Amino acid sequence: MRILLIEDDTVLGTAVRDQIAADGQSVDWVSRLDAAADAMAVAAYDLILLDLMLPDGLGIGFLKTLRSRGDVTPVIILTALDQISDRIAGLNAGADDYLVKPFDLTELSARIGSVARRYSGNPNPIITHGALDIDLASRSVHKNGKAVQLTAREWALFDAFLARPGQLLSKTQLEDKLYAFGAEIESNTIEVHVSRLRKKLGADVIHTERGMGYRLGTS
Amino acid sequence: MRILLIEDDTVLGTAVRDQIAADGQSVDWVSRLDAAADAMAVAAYDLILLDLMLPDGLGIGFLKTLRSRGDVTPVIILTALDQISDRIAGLNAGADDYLVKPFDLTELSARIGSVARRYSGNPNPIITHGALDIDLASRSVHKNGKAVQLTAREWALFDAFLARPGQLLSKTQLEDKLYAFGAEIESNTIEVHVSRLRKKLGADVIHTERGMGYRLGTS
DNA sequence: ACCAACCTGACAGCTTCCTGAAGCACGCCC
DNA sequence: GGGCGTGCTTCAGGAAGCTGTCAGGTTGGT
Repeated sequence: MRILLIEDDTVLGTAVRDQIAADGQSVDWVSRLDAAADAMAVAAYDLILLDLMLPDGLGIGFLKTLRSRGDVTPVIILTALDQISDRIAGLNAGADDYLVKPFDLTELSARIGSVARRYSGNPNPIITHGALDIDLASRSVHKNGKAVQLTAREWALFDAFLARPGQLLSKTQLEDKLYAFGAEIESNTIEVHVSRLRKKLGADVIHTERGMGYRLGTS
Repeated sequence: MRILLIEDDTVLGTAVRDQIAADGQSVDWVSRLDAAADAMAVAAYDLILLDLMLPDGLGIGFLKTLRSRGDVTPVIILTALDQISDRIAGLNAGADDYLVKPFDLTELSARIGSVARRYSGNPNPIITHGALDIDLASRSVHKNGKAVQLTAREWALFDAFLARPGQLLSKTQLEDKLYAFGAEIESNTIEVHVSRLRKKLGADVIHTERGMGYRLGTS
C-alpha cells in the first residue's frame, strides 16, 4: 500500500515514516502542500496522512480541493488542534479519520490497517501485466512464472509505473519519485535504470515517448 | 478454538471477551493466575491471552512455568506501553506475540486469526521447506532428518519468515517482531542472527535483497 | 543527412551486508 | 555465593554488489 505523508514537523514525520515502513507499507514524505500535489501527479496513493498546519497553507483547503476534483483517496488528518469544530470541519471536508497529536504510533498503525482493510478488497492482490505477475505486498515479480530479482531502485521505478498504468511520466517526475524531491541528478540515471528494467522484465514493458517521457507498455 | 483470557481489568476484559465471542471463538476469562491454573487443569486451550500485571503475581513467571513444563500452547501477551523491558522478557520467556495497550480490537482479532491459522490448520503442523522439517507446535527444526537446536532469538527470527513465506521483510519489521515496537537497536543484530540462522539451517534458507530486506528462500 | 534524444556496456566508488571475536548479562550448579 | 556456561549484543574489518557516471553507439524525427 502506498501512503503519502504530508507533515512539516521533522521529528514527528520521521517517527511516522519509520512506523509505516515498519508495517511494511511504502511511504513518500513531503512537508509542503505544493510538493504533495507534485507527488500525487507522479504516483497514485492509497492513503494520505495530512497535517492541518503547513507552511504553505491549510490542510483543510487541500482536502476540499482534492474532494472537489472527485479524488476519493482515504485521508487521515493529523493535527494538534483538538477542538471539536476542527474535527467536524475535517470530517465535513471529506476526511476518513482523525488523529489528535500527540498520538500513539501503534494507534496510527491500527488506523492505517483499518483503512487498508476497508478499501482493499483482497489482502494480497497480484497484478498481471502481459507475461508479468506482480505482487505489490511482497515486492516480487514473476516473468512467465519465473521469479525476477529487482534491486531497490529498479523496484522504485517500476512501482512508479504500476501506480499510474498507461500514464505518461516525465523523467523529472520519475527523478522526484526515485530520489528526494528536488534532488539534483545531472546525468542520465533514469535512462540507465529504464534500460536495466527492460533487460530484466522485457523490452516492451516500458515504452519511450521521445522528448516526453515513458509509460507502461500496453497489455 | 478455545481461548483462555487472563486479565484483571474489568473493562478491557469485557471488551476482549465480547470481541472474541463475536469472532465465533469460545472464551474463558479469569482474572487471577491461580484461577488460570485451575482452568487449564480442567480444559485444554488453543491460545492464551496473558496480561502481565495481575493481582497474584507476574504473568512472566506464569509463562516461564508453563514453558518449563513443556507446555507449548501459543501465548499472546497484553501489556501496557511503558513496560518495554517486560515485553522483551516476555518474548524471551516464550511468548508468541504481544499487543500493546491500548490496542485496537480488530488488531486483536487479526493476531488471533493468525495464530489460529498457523497452529490449528492440521493436527500435526509440520512444514517442509527444502531440506527442513519444521514443527511449529513443538518449536523444533530438523535438517535432513537431523535435529537442529535454535535459540530463542533464532527461532523468533525464523518464525517471522515462516509466518510470511515468500514475503519481503525489512530489517525494521524484523526488529519489531524480535523486540518491542520502538526499541532502539543501533547495531546489526538482525544481520548477526540471520548469519547464525544460515549457518545452522543452510545458506540458501534466507535470501538477502540489498537495501530492502530479507525473504525466505524459495523451495 | 543532420541533430537531438535515447540506449547500453563498462567501471569505480560507496553503501550495505557478512562474520569472527570480544564483552556482557543472566541463570545454573555446586 | 562464587564460578561457569550459554546466549545475546556490539564492534570492526573485509566482502559483495548496487548505482551513478560516462562514453560511444543507435534510433527517430525533420
